[in-house]
Amino acid sequence: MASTDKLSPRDRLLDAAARLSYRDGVSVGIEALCREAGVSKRSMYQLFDSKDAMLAASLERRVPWYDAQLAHPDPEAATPRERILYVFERLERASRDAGYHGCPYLAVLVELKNPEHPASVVARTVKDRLAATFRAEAERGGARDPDLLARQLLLVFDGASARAGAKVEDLRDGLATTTVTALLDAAGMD
Amino acid sequence: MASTDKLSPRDRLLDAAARLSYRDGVSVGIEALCREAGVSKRSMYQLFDSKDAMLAASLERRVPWYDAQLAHPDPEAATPRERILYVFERLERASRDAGYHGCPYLAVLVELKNPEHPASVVARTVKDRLAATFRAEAERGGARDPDLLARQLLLVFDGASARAGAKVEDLRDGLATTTVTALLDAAGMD
DNA sequence: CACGGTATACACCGATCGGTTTCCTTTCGT
DNA sequence: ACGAAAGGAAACCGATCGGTGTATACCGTG
Repeated sequence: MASTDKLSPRDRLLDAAARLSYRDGVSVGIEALCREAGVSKRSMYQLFDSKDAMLAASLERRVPWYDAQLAHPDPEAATPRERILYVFERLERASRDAGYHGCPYLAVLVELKNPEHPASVVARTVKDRLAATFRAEAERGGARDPDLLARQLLLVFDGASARAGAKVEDLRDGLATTTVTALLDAAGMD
Repeated sequence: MASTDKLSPRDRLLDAAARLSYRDGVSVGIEALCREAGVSKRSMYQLFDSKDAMLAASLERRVPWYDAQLAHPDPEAATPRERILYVFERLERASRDAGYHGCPYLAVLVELKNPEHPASVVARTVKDRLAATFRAEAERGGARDPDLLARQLLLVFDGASARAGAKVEDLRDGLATTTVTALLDAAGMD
């Protein structure tokens, strides 16, 4: 059973929603979520307006952790190229985990075909922020077309995470970093 | 209403399943599928063992059309590089359609987190065959590492289709072909 | 005409969906 | 110690899920 101590019902619900919707998909039922969180359905509907709202909130809550996951541990000492490559090294590393099912934000965007869904909006902002980060690094690294390079990197990032999550591809040999290196070189980055 | 003439109930069901599961996701109900196909639920369960089996069959049925969609119109006259690029030109072209929601096979793999699901198996074989095609072209084109290049191309293919389908990226300016060109060049292809 | 196969319509099954409500216990401020 | 308020368990709502059972209509073939 999940730890039900020391966290508020709200946080337990958000954690359960993040975990179960990632493992089973966004179509997971409220009943299962509440059971997992150890919170009554009644309480959850006092904390959130709807299942959709809770799902969006659970995605939003993970953003800082997600960002930290992809951020280079020593940003000052690293070059832009190293900071970009670090993102893909983390992706490759995460994909080795047995419970890895791809980037949760991309998965939500694919599962909820509706881009207007509150959870889709959150997911898209996460993707847009990663693109902005890549673009800034590309600029600092002297890429010929920073915006183009950033968009290319996201193609690889989402392609790799989707394929690894679906168990169609295995990133353990460094496929993502190898591909990114080729693109960085082609873009004229330091 | 969908055309209910001239096609067998089986074909009407498979078409409806392909269309609705692509538009609304694999969680679309049987009731809706049968209504769209103009076939009774009873008949459907005489033609297919389960919803999962019908979904897998509907995916399989589209394979020849899907392959033809990505095949260069004049394979003899085209170079390996042209045949590869043609795939991504078609992808960019398809993504302009209002009803485009990404590659249906990748979507199924992401939505059905279970790789053992019959529909997932079909989807994976489609992906594997595309990888084999890329690999063959890469070999013919003199790429240094044909297998690596093929896997890189699929990263871009699936990343582009997922992002375009989720309306997070716009391929109209040729982002996919540009990226692929960079990878082909880096791989030393003719 | 009678036949067998195939189709339909439709009720029905238990389970679950998102969401609400009722009842009762626990907790807390005074 | 008392009363209000909050929270939990569970019944309940109508709808839908995947899947069946049943009875009836249509069909080409004998």
